[in-house]
Amino acid sequence: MSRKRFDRMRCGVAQALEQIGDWWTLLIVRDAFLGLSRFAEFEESLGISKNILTDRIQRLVDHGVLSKTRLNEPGVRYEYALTEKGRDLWIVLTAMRLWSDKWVFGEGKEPMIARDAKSGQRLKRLLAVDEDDRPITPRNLEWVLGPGAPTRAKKGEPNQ
Amino acid sequence: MSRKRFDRMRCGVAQALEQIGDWWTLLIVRDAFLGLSRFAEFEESLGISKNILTDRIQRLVDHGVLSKTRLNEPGVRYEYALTEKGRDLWIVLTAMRLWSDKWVFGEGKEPMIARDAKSGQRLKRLLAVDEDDRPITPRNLEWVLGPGAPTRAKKGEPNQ
DNA sequence: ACTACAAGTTGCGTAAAAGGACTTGTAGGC
DNA sequence: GCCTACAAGTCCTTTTACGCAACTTGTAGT
Repeated sequence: MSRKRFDRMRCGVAQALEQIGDWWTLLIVRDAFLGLSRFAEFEESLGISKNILTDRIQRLVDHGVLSKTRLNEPGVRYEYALTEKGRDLWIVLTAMRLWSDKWVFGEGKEPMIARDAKSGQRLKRLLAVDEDDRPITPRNLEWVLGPGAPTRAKKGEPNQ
Repeated sequence: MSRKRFDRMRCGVAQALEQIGDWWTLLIVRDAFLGLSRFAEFEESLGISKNILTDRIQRLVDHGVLSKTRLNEPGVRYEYALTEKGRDLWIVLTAMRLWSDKWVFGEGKEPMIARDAKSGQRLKRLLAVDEDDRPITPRNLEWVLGPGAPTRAKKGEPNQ
């Protein structure tokens, strides 16, 4: 039996996990954000097995999160870079970092902090806003079915 | 050789993955947000094996993401509820949903949408803001070492 | 004591991860 | 033309995790 996959679930969380939920995947994306771009760089940074790294990078390329480009250098070398889809994951990474800063490391013990390169102001949190950038209080937040919701839940199918 | 764990990496992303990065874990948290609270409810909703569900819930309780309370009902029944630490994960879940809405489902095909229960305004995005709630442009965002950064990277240790 | 049920636990077969050895493709030196 | 050096994988073996089904446990009601 293979591991259950989530790709049939009509839920954004499940779909995101399907594409970036594998054990090493988000760390590869994180390293790409930090400037790594070569197979050997990811390998050394993460201490990951080559076969696993091959598979995870392949999936990321297949899903359009990373791009693979041949370099004009001696030997066969490739550059892996974040696509726009991949760069859009910065919010997910940031949300996870802020959560860990608060609940794992604690205030004043953050290993990394994000800031505005121009003003130097530190990123403190992520604010939920509506179309006009007006903040939405988390307590008032509710989830409802959207336009792409399944018309009818069939028995035996995974829900959400 | 056990599966590599990330708990020694001084990186918020790695730490978050250590606590909520297992394959089913975030879906359990998602369901808890949707109101599920009992073992059998998670089991039926997710179609997950009992032993895996036992393990994942146990880890979440150990990490303080879920609480476990005995109910005063016939038989032995427990209620699992999100702690404050767990409720703080709504930003991570929301970030993943918004990413999937854009890159997997596409505009107008969102299976679920978040909105303000009072105003009815729809949650459109997560905005990075500084201490005074002033927005930070993602393009200007940079990551630098924080106060809890490792003093010196030792060779052979995982970095970040 | 017997029944009913939620909530696990145990055992077994299969899939995936870890680690290391080996292969491939290309450019540069000789 | 052949050898070397190197990045980037592939292949193989062992260990671990996952999925499934059967079994066990604890408690209250009858």
